[in-house]
Amino acid sequence: MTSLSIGRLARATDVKVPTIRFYEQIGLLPEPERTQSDRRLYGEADVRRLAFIKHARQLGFAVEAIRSLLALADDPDRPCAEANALAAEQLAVVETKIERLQALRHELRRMARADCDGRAGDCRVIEALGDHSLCADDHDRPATPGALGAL
Amino acid sequence: MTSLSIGRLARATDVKVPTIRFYEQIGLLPEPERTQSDRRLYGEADVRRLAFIKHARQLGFAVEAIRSLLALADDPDRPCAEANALAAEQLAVVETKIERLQALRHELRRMARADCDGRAGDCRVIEALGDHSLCADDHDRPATPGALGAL
DNA sequence: CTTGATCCTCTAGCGGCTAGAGGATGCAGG
DNA sequence: CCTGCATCCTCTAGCCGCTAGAGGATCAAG
Repeated sequence: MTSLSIGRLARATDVKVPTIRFYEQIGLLPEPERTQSDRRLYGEADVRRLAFIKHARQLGFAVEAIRSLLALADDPDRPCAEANALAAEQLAVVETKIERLQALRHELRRMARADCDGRAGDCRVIEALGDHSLCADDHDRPATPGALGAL
Repeated sequence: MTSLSIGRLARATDVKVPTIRFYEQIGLLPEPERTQSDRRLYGEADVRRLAFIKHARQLGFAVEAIRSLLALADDPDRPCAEANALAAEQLAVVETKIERLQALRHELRRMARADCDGRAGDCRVIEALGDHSLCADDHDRPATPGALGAL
């Protein structure tokens, strides 16, 4: 059975060493065995689990959601409805963000197109920022709290 | 000349009171006058400045970028090339995020479509998370650091 | 035996707020 | 004038998901 140092696990999964320790600290990864000199030792299962976590993070799942997904993955007899719900929820989050960003893109494009080259006093960009009424888009609508936040 | 309490300014601009104090603390808003009993007093210029900040934040500009934009807005004789550059940069950031989110959406849709209803052991969602090779999308490409982070 | 890479723990910082403690005012109704 | 509640003040700590650095121990190669 193979066993990996934390550095090797990091390279194997493309996750940084401090991040691995962080995941252990918050309980996403189990506490691994240790060598006599207290160094962490990982096995194949850890590689799989960390890859799972990494992939879920890339898809934008919050750590708490990943915790739930891991619990499901750990216990194959539990019903997977929860997993479907989490995926659907995450999909909705992503779709909301896309819409929102598209509105911002539209607005930024209008600003960037102006591309004035004189004094700041006449700058369209600055003017557009100062005068919201110049905006066509409703990017000031309530939106989900945090829609502007993390992915 | 009108003068507003922090609460009124908050209502006028739809920015929360603690956020206004925060903006003052980090130097986006100037320290306002105070009443005898140490309460902040704002004027029209503050309303405009805060609206500017709010709008820029809605468009996803980082605080540091807003600082630069405000400096430009404060000094109309400076050339506005910097403002154009910041807008273009922000547009690029937003476009990158949109692309990335679209890839995630694609992947999440595939996952959600599976919509299995049995045991977690057979769950497509969990399976998809565990086995990255099932992914068509290249959402694991390097990407800008922080592309997954704040808007 | 030395060098340099890797590992350990611990604490602090990032951005952009948000929440809460603990207290001082201000303002309206009775 | 008093009560009561809204608003204000400062200050500190927390959120998320890491990331960076101090200060030291250990390992593997030459």
